[in-house]
Amino acid sequence: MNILVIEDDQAIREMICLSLTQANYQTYGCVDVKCAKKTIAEFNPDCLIVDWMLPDSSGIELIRWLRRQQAYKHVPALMLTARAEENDKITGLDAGADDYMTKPLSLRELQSRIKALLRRPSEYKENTNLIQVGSLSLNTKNHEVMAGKTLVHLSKTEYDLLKFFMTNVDKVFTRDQILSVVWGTDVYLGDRTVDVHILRLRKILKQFKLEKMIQTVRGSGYRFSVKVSTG
Amino acid sequence: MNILVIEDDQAIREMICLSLTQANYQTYGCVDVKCAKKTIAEFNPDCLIVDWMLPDSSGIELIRWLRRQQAYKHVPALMLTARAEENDKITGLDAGADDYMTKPLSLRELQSRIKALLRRPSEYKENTNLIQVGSLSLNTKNHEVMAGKTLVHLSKTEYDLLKFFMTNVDKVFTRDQILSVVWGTDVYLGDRTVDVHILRLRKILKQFKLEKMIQTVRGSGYRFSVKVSTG
DNA sequence: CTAAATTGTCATATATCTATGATGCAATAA
DNA sequence: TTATTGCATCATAGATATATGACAATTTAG
Repeated sequence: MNILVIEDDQAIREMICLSLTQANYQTYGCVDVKCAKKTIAEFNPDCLIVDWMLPDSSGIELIRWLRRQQAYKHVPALMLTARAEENDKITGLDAGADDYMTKPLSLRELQSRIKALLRRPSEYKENTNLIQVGSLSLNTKNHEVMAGKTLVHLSKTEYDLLKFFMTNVDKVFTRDQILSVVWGTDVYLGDRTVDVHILRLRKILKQFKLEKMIQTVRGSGYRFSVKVSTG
Repeated sequence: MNILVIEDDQAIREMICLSLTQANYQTYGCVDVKCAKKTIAEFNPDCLIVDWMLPDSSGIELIRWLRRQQAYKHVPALMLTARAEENDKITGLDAGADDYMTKPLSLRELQSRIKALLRRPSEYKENTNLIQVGSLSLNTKNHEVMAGKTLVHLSKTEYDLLKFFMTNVDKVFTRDQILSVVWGTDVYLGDRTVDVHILRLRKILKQFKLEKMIQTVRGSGYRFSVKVSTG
């Protein structure tokens, strides 16, 4: 999980990042709203920790902006501030923050609150149907395939074939089996067709050094796996 | 929205209930865990406020139980306690509570936190007239569309289509789906009609170099996205 | 009422995908 | 080692799907 920490005080920011890194999160740091927007677009964090007072604008403004963005409005945000006044808390929460903490911080509590935020069910999560194998992920709802953080373009057959493999990891299939599942039982195609599509998929995966995932099992067919055989 | 308050101190419980009733929630009160389980089963509350110390068991136990119930595990819960010790907060949050407040309570803050807990991403959609995707923004109140700082003129169909896309970012839709949502279920139009309107929208977006936002998913339909794919 | 804008539908042009068989290479068996 | 079999690879024609320009019908604006 990626967490973006927006806090202008370097000491506090680094402390938070360190603490979250130890808790096994990937963290990014920003000192102002401008940097935050850029980082959000680039790394698509799963959660935001936002300081109230920032050099170029306020954290509240950032959260209001976030909530208007269709692509990021579901991202949970925790507000952070030195002000303990009740009114601020209310403003922050009402602006769209999901939680609120005041400085000085308890890092253990911050961790627990982040954990609580990330486990909440969100509409976004419910609407995605991800199949993941290694660093590959395939979203059956929007047909998006990601290799790491890169969106990969696949043709329909390539997509169908990869989906078949990703839902049947570590099993060997004959060309006939692959044909009947991916192309349907009513088609009458030659074995070479499968080979060529395997080839295409391998070429695409090669860009990400993942071509070894499709393994040839001589005499039997193909297997999709994250494991790599020795020798 | 129904909120269940589990708190053995009658004065506090009634104060909370009164405050939430005034904020337009339906409230139920319970003095112990036994009563709580019964009330949850009967009224299926949308949110729980749980005191730490209860006569027959602890609030923590109730929350752990809640999280194990398939039917209720997504119900948000806020822990309440007189203990301000950090360890208690962490135990509470880690047990599955979504938020935590210490007594003495600020009722206004409680209200805001409850509101934040009950908020769903879909709510932002309803609460805002401004829909933003990347540098595009669409005002549903006055039907104004801006690309960056430029006001864009769109015909009605173009506006409807763009609005549909902007409210459904990153999903693939078939031409039929687009037709039925944008044109309505009672019209009988050809598939190519969608293509042509996509073309017109792309031409407009091209002026702002945003034409890549409308993506063709060959064999499936179209997708609107800020992301750009490889290949 | 006229001019301009909008809209749906074609026909056609382009782009993209797909299947196939030939060819040569690699792995296994004899 | 050589023979045999299976696999990878390529180029390409053919099959789809999509993009585009033009047009007529209709609506809207002036």
